[in-house]
Amino acid sequence: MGRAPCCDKSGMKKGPWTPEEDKKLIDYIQKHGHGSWRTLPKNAGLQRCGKSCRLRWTNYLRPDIKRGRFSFEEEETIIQLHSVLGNKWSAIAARLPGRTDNEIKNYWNTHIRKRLLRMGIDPVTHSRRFDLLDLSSILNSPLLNPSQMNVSRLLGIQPLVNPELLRLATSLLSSQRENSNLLFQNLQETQLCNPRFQEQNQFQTLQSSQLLEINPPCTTSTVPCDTFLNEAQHMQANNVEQCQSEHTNFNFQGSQPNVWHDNVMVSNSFEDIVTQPNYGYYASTQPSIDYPLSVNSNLQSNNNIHNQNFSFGSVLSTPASSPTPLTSCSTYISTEDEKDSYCSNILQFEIPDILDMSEFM
DNA sequence: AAATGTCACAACCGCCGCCAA
DNA sequence: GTTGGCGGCGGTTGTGACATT
Repeated sequence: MGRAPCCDKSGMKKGPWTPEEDKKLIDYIQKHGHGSWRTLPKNAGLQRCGKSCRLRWTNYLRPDIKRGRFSFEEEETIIQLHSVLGNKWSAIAARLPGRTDNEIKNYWNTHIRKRLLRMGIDPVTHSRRFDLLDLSSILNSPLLNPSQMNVSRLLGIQPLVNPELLRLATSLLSSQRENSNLLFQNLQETQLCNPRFQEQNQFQTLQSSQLLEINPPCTTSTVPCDTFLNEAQHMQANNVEQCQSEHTNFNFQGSQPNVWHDNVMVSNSFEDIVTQPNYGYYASTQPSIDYPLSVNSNLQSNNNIHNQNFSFGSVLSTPASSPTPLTSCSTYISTEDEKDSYCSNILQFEIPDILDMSEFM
């Protein structure tokens, strides 16, 4: 038995679409609508399977498709939605205007999934999985092999894996999942990426009892800065302090200044840090990232206040043809490692005032 | 500079579920 | 209840760009 194929495959062209084919498909759909995909190729003069036409249209040619890299907000939304909806890419795509399910699926598999795995987070369950941790990378960390350190590592370009921070990340993830029902309601009732939504979500998460098991950030396992603070950092100390002063939300900076120095990232030009007033946590630390952390939601909402246009798309890489200079305060990320590293850093920051962390110390 | 490896992404395939006829 | 059409999904492949050796 079995089903008949959606079309007669004989004589059907496969592979990449040519501009001419695209034009035919666009012209036809603009004039007639897609109607029946089965009959569309013939009517449009295309030697393609109807399904192929549908995929080409829905995943690439549709006029409302947003091209380019995913923004910070989009990436966070994907992670949050995935924690609630699972692999329902179409449902996730429906909440991300301009993005297709295929695009989101690809992005998940090639970026987010890998990063979660590196963090020891099961991308399926969004729960912590120590067996997923890349222990070798931790063991090879400069923290345990000071002789391997170089300036860039000292400056935080490489991740300084902090198990406690990892715990924080995964705990928050888990708590977020526990609140998934509530979150789902929020997703339906609010616009994603709405700062109000994120602040609410953050509050819900922070109410989780799981927070109680979180050690105070930057207190136990973070290597004292003086151990690593090198000459370069000393030279830049004044600038760092200036930058710090511009980021009043860095709640722990007062008590843990060394941590700040430990994780300072010097971008292409250190003056980037000084001249970039708006990126809060991102400024002067590893650039932007992402993760389904409500802590991060808070980061984002704060960040949004200053820069609504902050976009991963323009940030993750700067193509040679891009006119955008690397002038922002290290909001540019070029590698996944940097993103990981940033994650570990943001977790050291921004514990909301509503939490009296002294209770946990 | 060339060969090789890696990565990201578009596209395909096969299956399944839904729905209308 | 059956059948066919379509959309959605997970898994996979092909290919070009880029990085590394």
